Amino acid sequence: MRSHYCGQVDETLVDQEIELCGWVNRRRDHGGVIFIDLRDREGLVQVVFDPDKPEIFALAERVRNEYVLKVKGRVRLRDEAAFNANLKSGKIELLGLELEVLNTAETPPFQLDDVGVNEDIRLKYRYIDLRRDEMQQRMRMRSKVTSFVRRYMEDNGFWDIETPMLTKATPEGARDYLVPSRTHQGEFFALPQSPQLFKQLLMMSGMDRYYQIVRCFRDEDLRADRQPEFTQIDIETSFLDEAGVMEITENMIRDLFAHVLEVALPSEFPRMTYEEAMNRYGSDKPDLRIDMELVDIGDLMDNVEFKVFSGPAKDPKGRLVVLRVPGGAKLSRKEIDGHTEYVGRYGAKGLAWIKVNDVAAGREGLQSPIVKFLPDEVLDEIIKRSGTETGDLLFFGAGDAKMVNESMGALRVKLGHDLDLVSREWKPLWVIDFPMFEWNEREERWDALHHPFTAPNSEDPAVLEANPGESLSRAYDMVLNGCELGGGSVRIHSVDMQQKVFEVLGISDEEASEKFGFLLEALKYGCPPHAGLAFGLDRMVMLMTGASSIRDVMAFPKTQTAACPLTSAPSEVSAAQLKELNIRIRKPVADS
RNA sequence: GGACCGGUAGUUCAGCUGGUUAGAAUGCCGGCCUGUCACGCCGGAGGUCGCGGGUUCGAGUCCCGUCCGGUCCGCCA
Repeated sequence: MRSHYCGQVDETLVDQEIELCGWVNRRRDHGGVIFIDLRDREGLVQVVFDPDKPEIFALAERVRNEYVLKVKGRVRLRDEAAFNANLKSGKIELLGLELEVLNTAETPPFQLDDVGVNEDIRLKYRYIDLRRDEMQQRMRMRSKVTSFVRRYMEDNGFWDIETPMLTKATPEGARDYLVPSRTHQGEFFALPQSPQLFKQLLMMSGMDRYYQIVRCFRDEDLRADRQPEFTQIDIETSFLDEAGVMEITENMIRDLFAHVLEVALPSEFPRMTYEEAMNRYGSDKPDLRIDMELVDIGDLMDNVEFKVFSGPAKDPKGRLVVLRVPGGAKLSRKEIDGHTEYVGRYGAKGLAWIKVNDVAAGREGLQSPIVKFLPDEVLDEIIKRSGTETGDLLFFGAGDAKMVNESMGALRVKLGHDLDLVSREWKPLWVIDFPMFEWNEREERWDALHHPFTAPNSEDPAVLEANPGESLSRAYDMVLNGCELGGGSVRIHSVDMQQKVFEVLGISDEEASEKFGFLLEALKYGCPPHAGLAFGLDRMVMLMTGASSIRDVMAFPKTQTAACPLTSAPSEVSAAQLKELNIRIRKPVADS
């Protein structure tokens, strides 16, 4: 047991002799004195070596950055006035009496105080990168979060039960990571995309309240907030409905933020339907810190010649919205072009705009390539409806509703950040009343919006079948500052309903029984009504630490091509290993 | 699968319309300095300009390809 951490060295220890272990953060020598800043995960302490002990002094002189030391010394309070007023390493120092070099170190590949180091180098030398105070604090935060969650769950009667990592491939949903089976040649396990079905089975097993902090795997392309393996706080309960699950999990998040961040979240998270979220924010995870909304103006375009607007306005699948940008009239033409290009990524063909230089001057006060197409009364109504003031900029989104929502929703968030219109607060909400299904244009079939085990609003399978597109599900997402913290649902607990959902999704009886037969079977043997939720731990910690990438809250993340520069994984395996699995690697075939 | 940004000393970057010996800061090494903490001062070492090809009298710079890192779209039930 070490006697002290550097960060614990304080005034209560003055005149005592203590022992410290740590890394050399920096060695300085001035005149006849050597100063070594010793660093550990708790903090930093300056150790002073005077020349009156020549052997120790000589040893201290050879010490370099990142050497690992054990130091015995006497704690001293420094006389600030006599030395330097701005003592970065604190008012306490250690007079070094004994010094042992536990290990030497080569010059590190990057300076630990340099914040702008490229990520591939940080990842290759992750063990050094993680020594940086910033990374230590993030890992500390992550540990505090999981520790709090476990305590909360246990206090509320939840049991931590593990589920398999080697499990069955499920072709629906994300691409699976596959693991070949040696004992069943030609067959494969999949790593779980989530423990969804196992936790439902646990409810059928009478485990009632289950939780797990569990790794999940999805072989899809990476993003700043997406890694191929990530961690979920997975929760499932029997006999609770959506209200029950939402209450327990909302309380947990509120307590967590109060406890770990000393942040008071609202006493009740607002609830918003999916439809309202899409209409007002163009997103099912709206960032409520940004005070801008999409305003429908399609109904104003009946007699307008401008086809770009009138077309989508008349199309039942179309949408026409205006987005008011407070103070946006100061944007340059170049900046507007940049935003046009931005919405182009989402399929928008253009981005009409009006600069409002003087709202009282009517048409004369507007600057825009499109006002000539719009009659006075339409312009007036647009300005009135959007609450536009002098100095604002109006952006218009027109076209297919899905595209308008995605592009204008994304533009809203981008403008919020670009123009510093994001308030400094925490804005959680629940999004509810999701559609049960979403039409997949390309494959001409229904997809489950949440997952195929989510219960629909109606208890009657016939209602679901009659109108899949109108059916709502009993799913709920918790959203914080535009980030989906977690999502869940009441699950289907009737065989008939589960079979009907598979049917709507175009999964044949044969296929359903092959893939999910064990679930359908289990539903027959006394399945309680159950519901649950899963939080994305990494994203949660990312929000709580203010990190800009999920990688910064994981100790050993992957790069964007899903590789690990530290271990060089993935890598080829030996012929013997392949032979044992009866797997042969085909030579890559050139694309024709 | 696609769009965009980047790759130049250990690190972070500069390097203009192509033109002598590719620079700075920091780190590293050596010396000096009696209390420093981004210490200071003096000196030194350190570069296949990601890789391959092309254009050119001449390429870090232009063109093509490729690899790597990143952001995003598609994808992520």
